[in-house]
Amino acid sequence: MAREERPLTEPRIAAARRRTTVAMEVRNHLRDSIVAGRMLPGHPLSENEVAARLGLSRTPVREAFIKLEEEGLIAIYPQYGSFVAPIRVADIYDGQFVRESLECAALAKLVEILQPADATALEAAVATQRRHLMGEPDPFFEADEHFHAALMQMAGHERAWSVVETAKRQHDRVRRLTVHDPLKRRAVFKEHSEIVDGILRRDPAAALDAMRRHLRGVFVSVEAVMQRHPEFFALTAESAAALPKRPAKPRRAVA
Amino acid sequence: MAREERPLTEPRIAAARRRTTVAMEVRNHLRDSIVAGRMLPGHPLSENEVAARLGLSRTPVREAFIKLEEEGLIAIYPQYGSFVAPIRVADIYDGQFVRESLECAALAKLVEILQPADATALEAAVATQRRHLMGEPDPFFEADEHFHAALMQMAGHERAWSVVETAKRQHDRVRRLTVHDPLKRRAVFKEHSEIVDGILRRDPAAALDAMRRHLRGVFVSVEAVMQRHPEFFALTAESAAALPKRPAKPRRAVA
DNA sequence: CCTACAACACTTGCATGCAAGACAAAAGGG
DNA sequence: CCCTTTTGTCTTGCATGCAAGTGTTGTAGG
Repeated sequence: MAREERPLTEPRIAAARRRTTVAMEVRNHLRDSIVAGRMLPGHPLSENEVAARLGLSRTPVREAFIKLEEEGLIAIYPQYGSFVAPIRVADIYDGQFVRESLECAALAKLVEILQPADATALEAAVATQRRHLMGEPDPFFEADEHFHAALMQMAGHERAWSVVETAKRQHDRVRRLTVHDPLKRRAVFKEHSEIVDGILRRDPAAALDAMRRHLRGVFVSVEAVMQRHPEFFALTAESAAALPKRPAKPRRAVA
Repeated sequence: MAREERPLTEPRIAAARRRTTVAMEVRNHLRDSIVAGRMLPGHPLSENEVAARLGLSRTPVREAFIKLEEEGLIAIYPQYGSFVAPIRVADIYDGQFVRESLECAALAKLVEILQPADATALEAAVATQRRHLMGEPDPFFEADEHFHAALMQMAGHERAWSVVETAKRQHDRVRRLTVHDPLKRRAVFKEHSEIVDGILRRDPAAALDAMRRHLRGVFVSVEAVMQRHPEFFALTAESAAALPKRPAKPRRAVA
């Protein structure tokens, strides 16, 4: 009887856990290539070509394209072609607005509800970053990312981090267009320290000020790149930028 | 010479304008059905079934499913089935956080940069809502939506509205699960009026206070529904909710 | 009666094929 | 020499078929 009511309490979901699908791998691979700057804005992409290169069918590649288009990383023109999306200036500015609004709001909340365990975790995070001030830059920026995500999670809005992630994605693209300045790390680290200081001292004004300076500091370097490489950016919505592909192999001989 | 530099100033994009694709239509159709509450959380969905019902192939339906999964409206379990997604409590709370943070930040900015033309537009928007206090509810809520979007646009962050849209989507689902209370419209209208009042008087504190009360007012009705219909909600991340489909037609005869 | 095992009917993931559309290049007319 | 027309090749959108995997059902065994 009770058996009939709940034949399997929860095991029915047993193997329903989402295993990593090929389309998802392609998506992550392409996203990494685009955000890391290995494929520049305007670069032509073809479902056929990518599928052939990866030894796959068009289907999973196509699904990855569709998802990446929603992320604003690829532009698909129906019967013409797909291209690495240009970076829209409006996305940069609005992304900054979203990020600053959310991270500052979370920070203000965190100062009020901070738990002792989280306090020690924050200090540990700062220590980790200090260890990576020298050496390879990637581990430091990974810790940077993790630090901001942790702040959001400690504020009790873990799922809001994905919103910040998409908002800052175009910023990341811009950042990767520049060469890495070793001094940058020290500046970022100093600002992070000040944020944590403000939190631990329960001083919301100081923490918020530090956070705002931090985020805007990141933003000015973005603006610098925009001036140096205007070719990668689009001002209007449906960009007028770059789809000059199709060299189109000559039909006969050029002769 | 100048011709060679820009062979076709922009016309190359001529017909590349995205025409509405079938997959997109399916997506909008299904999203409307889910958000409007015509398909309740846990309802089983099958690519085959939907495709057959709409007289289409599986491909466009599948693409719509994938997009809707990203929106958090559908849950896909790889070799088992797809279902209308349960409403995650965390999404409700975090969505509220995102919405309140962004709309309040935009409002604060708008008070400072308000243009005369926008001021008259805001008054017109309020007047429109007043006209729809009676009669069908849909036109009013459409004006409601448009009002909030206009605030974001006037603040100079038009593209940030889409972020709010996704954040509030789960709220909309919950709202549609309730019967419409005629008094609700008057309360919403009053709060909108107070927001506009605060803006026009250049009183950020008053405007922000009204906005916060407004958004939280929407939120309490959400919490009421959660208590009345707990079966549609999921507390944990990878829900334990409802995938008991598969009556599975008996192999022979039941005899 | 309860439990363990095997077949089944269904699902989604991926591969493949065809058709409509769009631009680029070459050919034809002024 | 410049402009219009035709041809060609590529693209994405959609249809279809096969394979792998899952929970359920029915049956056999204790």
